[in-house]
Amino acid sequence: MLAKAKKPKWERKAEERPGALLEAALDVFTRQGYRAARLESVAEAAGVSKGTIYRYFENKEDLLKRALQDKVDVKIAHAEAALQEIRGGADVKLRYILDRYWKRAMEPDWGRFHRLMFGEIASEQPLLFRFWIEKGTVRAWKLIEDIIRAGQAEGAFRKDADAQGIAQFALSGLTHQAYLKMHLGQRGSGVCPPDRIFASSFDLLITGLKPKTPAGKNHD
Amino acid sequence: MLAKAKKPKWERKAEERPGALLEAALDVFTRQGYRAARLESVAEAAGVSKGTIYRYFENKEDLLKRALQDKVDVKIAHAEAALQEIRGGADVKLRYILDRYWKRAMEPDWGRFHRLMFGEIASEQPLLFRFWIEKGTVRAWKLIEDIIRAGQAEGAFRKDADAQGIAQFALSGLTHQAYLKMHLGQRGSGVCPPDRIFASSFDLLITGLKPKTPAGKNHD
Amino acid sequence: MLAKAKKPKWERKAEERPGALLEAALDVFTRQGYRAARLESVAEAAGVSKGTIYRYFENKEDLLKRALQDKVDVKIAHAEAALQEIRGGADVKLRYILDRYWKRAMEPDWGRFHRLMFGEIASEQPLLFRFWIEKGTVRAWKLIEDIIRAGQAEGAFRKDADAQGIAQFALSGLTHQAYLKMHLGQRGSGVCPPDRIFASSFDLLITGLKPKTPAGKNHD
Amino acid sequence: MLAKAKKPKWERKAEERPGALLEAALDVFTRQGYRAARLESVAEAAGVSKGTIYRYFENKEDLLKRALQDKVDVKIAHAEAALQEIRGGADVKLRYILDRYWKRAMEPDWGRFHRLMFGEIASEQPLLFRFWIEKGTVRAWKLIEDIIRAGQAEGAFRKDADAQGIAQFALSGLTHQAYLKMHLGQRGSGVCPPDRIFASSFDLLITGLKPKTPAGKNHD
DNA sequence: TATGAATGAGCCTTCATTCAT
DNA sequence: CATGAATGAAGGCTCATTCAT
Repeated sequence: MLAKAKKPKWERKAEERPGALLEAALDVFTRQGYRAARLESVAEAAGVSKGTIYRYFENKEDLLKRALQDKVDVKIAHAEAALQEIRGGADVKLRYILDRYWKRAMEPDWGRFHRLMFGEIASEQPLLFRFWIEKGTVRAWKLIEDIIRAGQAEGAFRKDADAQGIAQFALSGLTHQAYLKMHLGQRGSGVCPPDRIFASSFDLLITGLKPKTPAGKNHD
Repeated sequence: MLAKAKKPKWERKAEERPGALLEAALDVFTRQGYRAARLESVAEAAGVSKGTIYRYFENKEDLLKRALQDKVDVKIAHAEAALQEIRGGADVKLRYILDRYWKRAMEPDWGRFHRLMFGEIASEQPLLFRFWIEKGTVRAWKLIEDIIRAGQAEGAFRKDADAQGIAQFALSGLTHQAYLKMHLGQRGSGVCPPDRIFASSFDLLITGLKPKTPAGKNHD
Repeated sequence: MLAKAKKPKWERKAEERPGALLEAALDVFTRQGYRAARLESVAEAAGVSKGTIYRYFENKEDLLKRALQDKVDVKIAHAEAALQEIRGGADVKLRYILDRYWKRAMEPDWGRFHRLMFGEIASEQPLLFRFWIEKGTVRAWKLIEDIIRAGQAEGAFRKDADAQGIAQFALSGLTHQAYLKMHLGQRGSGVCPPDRIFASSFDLLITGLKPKTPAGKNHD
Repeated sequence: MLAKAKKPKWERKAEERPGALLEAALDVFTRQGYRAARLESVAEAAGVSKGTIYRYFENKEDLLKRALQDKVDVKIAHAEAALQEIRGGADVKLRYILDRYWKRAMEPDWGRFHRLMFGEIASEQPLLFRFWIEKGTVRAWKLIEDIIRAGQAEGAFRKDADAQGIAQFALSGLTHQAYLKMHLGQRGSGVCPPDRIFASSFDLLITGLKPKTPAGKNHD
């Protein structure tokens, strides 16, 4: 008990260093691309020297994997945490969760991360890519799907809608739009501003999910 | 007769070389990524030696640019050609065009091409990327948008829908789903099969666009 | 006799081609340097294609050798021809021949030729270089030396002067000065203009060669 | 004790590397020519591997420039240092300084250095070449010129001699002769041995500079 | 343990040379 | 015989990785 508290400085350091490296690596890789990025840039960004990387990671690929793993874990944890807090009807929940996603997707680092994942990791680290999709994306789909299902159960949404397909389609629509925004900026001719994209997407979704003839209300 | 069958060390095919190289380059670049691809692989794929590339292209970057340009031109030409042939109401047109897009997007080379574009070209050749988006993607959006507008004019679609926003959202939804399919395959747990994705996406779109109280039917 | 006159065109061409190539090669090599020059440049300058060079020359080195050999032969022939035409005393002859040399050395192609010889040929083709020196330079020295000796015999130059050493030194002085002029131009600060260099060089030479106590004048 | 004598794969000599590389580069470049020299040869000569060069120099050209700059600086510094130590009349000074120059010029590395400068640098690095000429050659000319002028002021040399022109001519004569010696060796037929060249050159110079009628002595 | 000098495999590019046409 | 497309060895440069300090 006593001995445990007496952690030498360098040991703590050794624990912390990988964190800084992981962060730096992710930042550099997402900005410059995995292959294009030099390990020296990562070291510099982390404030350590090139050689130090090899104390904590086997090689460049290992650094990539661990950095992504780390990020994926964090992202998923965050998402999970924020999930069940919402109260309200299915449409309220849906708006809340999609709005949240859209806002996050508008941040620059989100776009860079996705570019890395879809561009290089998808082909060079397929297992990792799939892991990320399954732990992150698929889970998000599921979430939306569940909300839709709940809505159907409530009678707020029409029962013949394919909850799963629609959830996936809708989230993909937002994801890809966000992705394009990063590369094109707002100005591109013929490109909707973010707010309108979200508004019309959500409008389509809600309208498309509404019961055709709102049973109860029709009679009254 | 027997002796005549001598095999030349190489053949003189100045006319076909550039095209073959362009094709080989695109194939190799989309499969391996631009940076990761060695020029020697391209040469090999085209059945020539490394040096030959430099007779027709200035350098690796030039080869990339021209290969993409070429592809983009071809794609756009194809799309343009097939556009106006469709007859029928807005909903028929919409189904036809989206179905076409979806089928194309299910082909493996489409996915690889997109991965290259969104992964490396977007960051390393931004001008080329934007050109592609503007000539290809934005034009496709426009097409969908116009069909929706026509449907609104006909009374087939509700007038308060944001044609532009919905068009972009919908096409992005399909694009991104197709993209994921390439990497995940059909089997992934929790992943809808292609047909269902398309069906439910189209269903959402049509349902979401329908007039709230279909004028004629209301009276009956 | 009849048959000989009927020389087909291509046969004449074949004879002429090497001449044009030789000239082009020398021009290109002297301008760009032997190693830096591409054979394609030579071909282009000669108005033929790359492959044609190999019909007449074994390889790049052979082309260089033959082009130089050719040039050396021509230069020497020219020099020899113009040598014995001069009449007059030793000092007149000396002025004539050095003036001639200086004027030639001021022409740009002379400088380029020397740069090639002293820069690359001297180390890469030592035998050829030596041949050139012996056939050209040494012969020129000899010529000056002989004129000085003649002057000594006439009593115009002092007898204790080392005719050979002085001849070589003097010609080298002019050669090197000409060489520098090519690279520095006239403007360089602290650099004498060509005319003054020649005038003062010749002045030094003549003055330095004059008998210490000019016989006739001694008596006065 | 025995086990300790382990030979490391390489040694860490950050301080000495640049200097050693500079030296090796100059040696290799002057021997093989700049373009002909492979960077690997330079590395080998310096006892390091190819890649190490790039830690200290940007590229081949940078290495060349810095090696030359370095050499020029050293040469000029040496020359400057040894200048003003000489005492005596103008003729003594002149002999001293020319003798010194001649001896230096007889050393093999001097010749190789000049071949590089005049052969390749003059055309490929004109600015550097001009810098060298101005800092080195022109300054040396000036020195000789000043000595001649001093001699003229003292009455040791005739006043109507063109000090500048003669200084340049004389130094060029020695320079070029030294240059030829390197390539021809002593043996060449019709080529004066070094000592005689210097002796006769100096003799011509002194004799050519002496006052025509040594004023004082004439009257007595 | 951290550093960064040193290594060397790898890849783009050039160009002398060959050879199908 | 002339052409110029094709070859492939060579060399400059980069950077992941190793290792002396």
